[in-house]
Amino acid sequence: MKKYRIIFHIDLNAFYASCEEAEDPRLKNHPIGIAKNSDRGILTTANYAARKYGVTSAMNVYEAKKRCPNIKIIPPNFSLYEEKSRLFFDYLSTFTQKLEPASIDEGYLDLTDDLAETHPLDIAKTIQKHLWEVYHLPVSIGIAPNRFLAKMASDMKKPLGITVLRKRDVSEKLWPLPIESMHGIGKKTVPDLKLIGIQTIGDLANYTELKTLRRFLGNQTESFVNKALGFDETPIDPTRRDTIHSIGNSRTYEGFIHDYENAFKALDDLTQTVVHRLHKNERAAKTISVQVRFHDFTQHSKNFSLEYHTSEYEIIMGIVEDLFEQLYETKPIHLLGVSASNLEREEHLFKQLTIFESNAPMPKAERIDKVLESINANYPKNLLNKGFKK
DNA sequence: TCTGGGGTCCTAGGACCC
DNA sequence: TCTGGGGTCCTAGGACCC
Repeated sequence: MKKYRIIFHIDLNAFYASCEEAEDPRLKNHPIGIAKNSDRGILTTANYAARKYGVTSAMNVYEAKKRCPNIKIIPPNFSLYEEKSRLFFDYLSTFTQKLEPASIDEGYLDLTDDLAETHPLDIAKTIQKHLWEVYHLPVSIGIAPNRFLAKMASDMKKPLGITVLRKRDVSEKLWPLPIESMHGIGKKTVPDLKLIGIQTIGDLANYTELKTLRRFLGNQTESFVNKALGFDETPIDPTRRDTIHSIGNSRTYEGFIHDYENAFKALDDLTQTVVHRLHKNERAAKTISVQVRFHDFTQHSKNFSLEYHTSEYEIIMGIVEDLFEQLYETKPIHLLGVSASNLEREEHLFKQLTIFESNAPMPKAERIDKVLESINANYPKNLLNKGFKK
């Protein structure tokens, strides 16, 4: 007989707002929203006192204030949230090593081999009680035989809910849910699915025209249908989030940027932040990309891959400037972004660059020369044949 | 409701190599 | 002379999540 896995999905409710409440309990009964700017932009989170008024996360501040005039807007305190998040995961790791952080405020646990004689529901109660009493953090917990069902289950009762979703509950508890509540189906795909008569997760599970579905869901069609049917074999992988794939920095400019010079200054700021964070994470990048959004919301990006990994500001800024020149149009700019990807640990970088001559690290100036040389060697090759001129 | 900023993953075409 | 098929990397864009 096949043994069912026991997967928990644990979600910190209204996390940023809950952190603020934990620090200052007086906030608990007062509606609060977390937003960088107190009169524009969007809320990253609202506490439950604010949600009573119809305020939600991702709502813009103006609308939130309209619905809830006495809402208090608090600027985010990321180091506080990171600290609380660390406590959360440290505590969870005392139950199993099969713990996969999914983001700053949620994680999956595979407790199949760690339960002994204890009932899963009792473990969930213990976890929820401890996090609430010791750290003042409310969590919702989903318990299921796989990660998709656990994720959907933790969403069913908030805040401070515990929901068990077994295979045999799927048709009754999962299938009636609207298709937009399915994890992985977003607002672009929903209209497509509704067009072919799929309104609920059950409709997707029982849809037989896989060819039609493939037009909208591509290679992920089978995976989505299986999930809707309640099947998901994806393992809980503690190392999934260990490797960083990209480090970026972007900003929207409320008053818009109107000329090249100011855009250049802004890009320089963004690039310095990216370089700083590359250094902090001891990473070097091979690919640099620049993203521009104009006032009409048209958006373009360009990227360039080096022959060697680098984290040198001079090189990265040089590439950023080249890429931006190709993207620049005489239209007001609403957003600029710089991102570094194709990352490698810095220690590997030294190995690569010193492999030719000696084991001693190459002096900085020489390293820069080396990489610039490689740009000159492959810049025209990649870009000239697309009609670009350096 | 006119829309942050951090990311991940996917797709599709093209270059290039074997 | 014309032409297969697989694999990998690069590039631009897009969908989605928190």
